[in-house]
Amino acid sequence: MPQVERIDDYRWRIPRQGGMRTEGLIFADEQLMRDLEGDQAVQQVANVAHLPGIVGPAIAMPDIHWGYGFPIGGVAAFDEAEGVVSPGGVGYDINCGVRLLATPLTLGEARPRLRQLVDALYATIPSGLGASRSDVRLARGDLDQVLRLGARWAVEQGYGDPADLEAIEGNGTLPDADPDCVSDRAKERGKSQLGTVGSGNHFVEVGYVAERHDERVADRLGLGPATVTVFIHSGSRGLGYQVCDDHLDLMLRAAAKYGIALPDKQLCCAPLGSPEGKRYWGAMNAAANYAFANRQLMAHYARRALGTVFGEDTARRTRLVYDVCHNIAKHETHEVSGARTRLCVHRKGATRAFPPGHPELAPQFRDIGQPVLIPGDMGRYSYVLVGTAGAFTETFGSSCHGAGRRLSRHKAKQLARPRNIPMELEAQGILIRAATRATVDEEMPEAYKDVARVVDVVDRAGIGKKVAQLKPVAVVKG
DNA sequence: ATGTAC
Repeated sequence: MPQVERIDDYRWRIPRQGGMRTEGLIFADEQLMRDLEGDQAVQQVANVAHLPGIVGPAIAMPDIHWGYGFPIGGVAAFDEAEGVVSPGGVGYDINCGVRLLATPLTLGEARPRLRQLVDALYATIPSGLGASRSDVRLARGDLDQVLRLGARWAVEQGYGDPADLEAIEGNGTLPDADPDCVSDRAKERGKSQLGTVGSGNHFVEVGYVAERHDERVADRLGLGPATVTVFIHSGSRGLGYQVCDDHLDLMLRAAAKYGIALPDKQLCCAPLGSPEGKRYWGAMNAAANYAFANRQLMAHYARRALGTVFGEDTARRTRLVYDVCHNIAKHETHEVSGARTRLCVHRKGATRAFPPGHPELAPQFRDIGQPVLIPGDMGRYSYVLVGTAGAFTETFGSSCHGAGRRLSRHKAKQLARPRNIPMELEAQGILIRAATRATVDEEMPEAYKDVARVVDVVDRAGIGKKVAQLKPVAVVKG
């Protein structure tokens, strides 16, 4: 366990020690930090600081927890000439992310038909592990187009509104995608899973605006008082998993080949300019586009379900608020020691949080900043924030991504076994539909930290600004 | 997260 020093109420430093090339910076309040004592995740932050070409500190958000190599809730930026790209710094679920829809309904209007809505969502959107096949039949060559075009492919096929694209990080298409870098096996796994939720912490959730912290920005985002929302959390499914797995071995060999010392083999990586690094880059972006298309299809299905229950007008007036990646690496321009510098920013369990005025934001977000979507657990609440200048200067334009686990899946299942979690949720006014009991038990609200505390750290440290709190009323889990 | 090991 490395040494940790308190900087202020919300910041902690891991000073350079051993082979660290830079220091670590953890955002947390005293209680969150206490919970981290003895946690492997703190060591993982220090490990990331060993990698060549790292610029600024190895950063951890208040929802940090143990992950493959890099911690989940981590941000690491690398110099384009000297730095590396690492699959462990992106995560197995490439472009895991969330998207939020705002319906024209208020909770009062939706309440009488919520049971119908959750049943319609469960019937319309395939969920669960493996066999969850979608009804999208990809013709020969279509998958490559999905990998190249992402959400734009889906919109061109009639899934959703062209206006949706402006409300997606990077407009839903990452340009460096190269389908030729994606293995046949990954493509095979991806063919039948487009438009499916998946399992674990992935979900489709109906909620409502319970609190508005910034009314002006909430209004601009279509989040009026009691507005009913649909929150979608999913990623690149088996395809992204396979892309990550395919490259771990290659990266381990590349690290040896280029003389990169690894404090942990799971940090395996390759120089950004190397053939190995470029190959992963093309594949990672392709998988990210698959995830964008996946969420675009699910949003289409969610609108279809809303249409079935509340009428076509409701479906048509349901707008995409925003869609963010929280497992991705990107080339971005940041200011380093007063100079504009191109960096490769890895965000693993961290959300981009660009400030007002950033040129990459679509016009409708220029003056308010980028929406930052933070799901909590299925029993309490989630948050919408916007990016800030503070995030841009201090965390390479990044914020947290969720509540963060406090119980292992195994521990949560043990705790849930004698109880009936769906019934407990229903008693709180939250309907749940899930493929298996195991998933619900693992995902019980107590398995997560209080996301309000996580978001408060982000807000008070100035690396994000609270806009609205959403409370769940119906959840579909895998 | 993940056809929880080809």
